Amino acid sequence: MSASDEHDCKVALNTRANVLHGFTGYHLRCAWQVVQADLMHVLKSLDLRLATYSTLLLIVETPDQRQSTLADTLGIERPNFVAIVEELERRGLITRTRDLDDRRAYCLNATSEGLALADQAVKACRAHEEKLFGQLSAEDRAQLDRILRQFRTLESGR
Amino acid sequence: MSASDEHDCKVALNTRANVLHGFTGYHLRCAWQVVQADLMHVLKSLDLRLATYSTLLLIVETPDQRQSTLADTLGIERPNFVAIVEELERRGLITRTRDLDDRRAYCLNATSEGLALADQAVKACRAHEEKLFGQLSAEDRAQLDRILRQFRTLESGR
DNA sequence: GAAATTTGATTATGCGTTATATCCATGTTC
DNA sequence: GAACATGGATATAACGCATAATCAAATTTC
Repeated sequence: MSASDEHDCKVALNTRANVLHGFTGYHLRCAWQVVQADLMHVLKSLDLRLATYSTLLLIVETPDQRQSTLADTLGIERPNFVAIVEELERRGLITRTRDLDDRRAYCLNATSEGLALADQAVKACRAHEEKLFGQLSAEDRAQLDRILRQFRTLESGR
Repeated sequence: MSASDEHDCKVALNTRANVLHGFTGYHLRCAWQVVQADLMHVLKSLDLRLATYSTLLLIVETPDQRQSTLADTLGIERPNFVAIVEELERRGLITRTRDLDDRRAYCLNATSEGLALADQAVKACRAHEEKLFGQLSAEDRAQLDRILRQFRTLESGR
């Protein structure tokens, strides 16, 4: 899975008698839409977007990486990544230090503030997941997780 | 579920050792991204986008509706719906006839060409679903479908 | 029944996200 | 050292989606 030229579309199609309801992909989309809406709301309270959240998290978890590497991992085009990194730096959440071995490159690292915010964000997301998926039975929840993981594994080997 | 001011973001985060992998929502997103990519590819071969596809399908299934109703059902803002409808009409897939009872409104209906294309599209989508989800075991596939439906039911009652 | 209000469709416009092409500075290769 | 590759940045365009405002045709209100 990588960045591509597809664009998202918001079509919800809230009708009951529709062929789309015969498609698993449709239900997948609806589910993701629900999760996304709530997730974005949660992150907004920390002044984070999906992109800044994921970026911050990745920097926290893999320190001393350069921008290109991170952008690739995230599936974000390098030009678009610049603004994200600039924002995180401006907010004092990460630092950009020149790589001494390659003076073109930056090494990105989280500050203690960044670490703290990432921690807060992850906690908030866990609560959000609990709220959303906690309504499923424990078995269903585990099944869903397992099947989704398997699906990804199968598809990545295409 | 309705149209809101959230925007999608393309972050993929293809790393293996990441807290995000502990989130079901993350796997949901990855799965939808895979499905979406393939779906859009399939539709593109019929010169359809997700929006035009869903719109055409809805018009086929619920004839003689006015634009506003359809837009609401699809969760698309009315202004944005205009271009979609215009495209479908321009391509001869649907007709817009003035409602005699309310001369402001249009009644949208699929032409025989529209019906044929919708049919083709649905067939192509079924094949696409088969290709993607056919790799799961029949039980897993059924489970996934069931759990996703249930999730939506639970969430819609918030 | 005329004036005020609502409603279906449209236009204009702005914002956010993403992609592409180009550029600059530094590294690498030969 | 010339040619090329690479990390990062800028400029720009396309697309998706939202809001405000417009116009014409209804409906309501007095």
